[in-house]
Amino acid sequence: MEAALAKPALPRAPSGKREQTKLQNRQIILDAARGVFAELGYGAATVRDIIRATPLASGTFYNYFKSKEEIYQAIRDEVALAIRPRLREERMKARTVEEFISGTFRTFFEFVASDRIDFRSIRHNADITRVRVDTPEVIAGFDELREDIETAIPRGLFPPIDADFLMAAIAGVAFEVAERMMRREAPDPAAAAVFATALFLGGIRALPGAPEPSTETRI
Amino acid sequence: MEAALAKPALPRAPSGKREQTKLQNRQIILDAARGVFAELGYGAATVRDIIRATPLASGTFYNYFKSKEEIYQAIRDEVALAIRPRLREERMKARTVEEFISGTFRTFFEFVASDRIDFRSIRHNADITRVRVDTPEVIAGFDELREDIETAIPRGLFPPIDADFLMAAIAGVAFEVAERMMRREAPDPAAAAVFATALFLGGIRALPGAPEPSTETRI
DNA sequence: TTGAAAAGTTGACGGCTCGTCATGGTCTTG
DNA sequence: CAAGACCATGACGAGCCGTCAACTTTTCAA
Repeated sequence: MEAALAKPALPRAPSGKREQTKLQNRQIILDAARGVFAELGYGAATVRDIIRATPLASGTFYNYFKSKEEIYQAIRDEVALAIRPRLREERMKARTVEEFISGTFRTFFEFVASDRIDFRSIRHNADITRVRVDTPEVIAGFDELREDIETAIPRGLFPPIDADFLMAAIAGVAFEVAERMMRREAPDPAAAAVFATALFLGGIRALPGAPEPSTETRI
Repeated sequence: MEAALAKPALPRAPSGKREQTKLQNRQIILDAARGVFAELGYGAATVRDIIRATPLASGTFYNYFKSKEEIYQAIRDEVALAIRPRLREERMKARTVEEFISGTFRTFFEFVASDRIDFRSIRHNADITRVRVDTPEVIAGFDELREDIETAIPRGLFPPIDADFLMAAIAGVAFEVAERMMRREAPDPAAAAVFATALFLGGIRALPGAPEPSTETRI
């Protein structure tokens, strides 16, 4: 056993010309797809558009991805995989409801704000209609959130509530408020997080007042 | 002038063979489209699928709708137009935050539950990914909600909060919780409304306990 | 009643996308 | 160095898209 480990261990060669090109092609296609989705929106984009944004032949595309859906999922999944561990960690170390909730929202909104290009390419659409696609990886993120809530109940963080509904409520607020936040001139993740956290901790009555005191101008 | 009004008033004939067929064809196409979207999901459906589910020729379809998007919007808009007045009325007559919030959620969840076929055809999708499309009519519903919140602030129902974010939060919770509700064996709109209302009125701590009191077993 | 114009339907058509696959070039391995 | 594994290529048949000239039905004025 020792010898096998010490020696070159032939089957696991990380480089090799062939292997390199493959990685490279995959990356070329992914980058092209990101650009096309950002420009045309998911609905209007075609596989051909992506191929055209690439020096490769059409058949090559299908060696890497089965369809437009699949490459789109790959892109979304990169995002989901990047943020899920952060969210999870934030929730694990929470000692109070406050920490659980505010940690989740702060992390999420900050991520979205720092990642606006991907977010736009995911939400943007050519015409007026808005399309939202939840890939399996995103849905897995939802499941993690529900699990974390369920785990937190015996820890005394939450009352024994309907974890499924609470998960849905948190996700709904996170996505929808993020959307509004990103439409503003200067997206402010901290403010969004404060808003969402206050809502979940104390309801509407606990929400902070609006920025502009509109009473001033109309004496 | 009097004569013109008393006599048949030729230009406004509500029936007329031509007019009738037009209405009828439109309805045939809309019904076919509903069926196709329900069966294949929005993404997989093609205009040709809809035409095939119809006794009409392909060119005729385009006399009524420009594209798949447009006919889909027409279907969604029927739904949005049906529920929006009810929601608005519910909010107008609200005298307290409680009434504003619970009226909104109750009406929405009851509508969704009573309308499950349309809801499924709108949310359903062939593969694992979920697609949500908000047509202009739906977005107009969001705007109405925000307006109603803004109007309610001077009435003293709400503190002077960020109406845009609150609108987003309510919409997010409504859609996401409705989705979870409809996945259960016996969708219970009243329970969903109680949950959402309590959340917005008092935050997580105000939420009602889960069905099974898990505290009992662990004294 | 009649006939001409308006309105609407039809289905074939050119242009495009789709996913496949036989061909051929390049890397790897013994 | 040779044989084979691996994969890029691009042409291809199938099918979808939206259009439009030709045709049919309805309307309406004389």
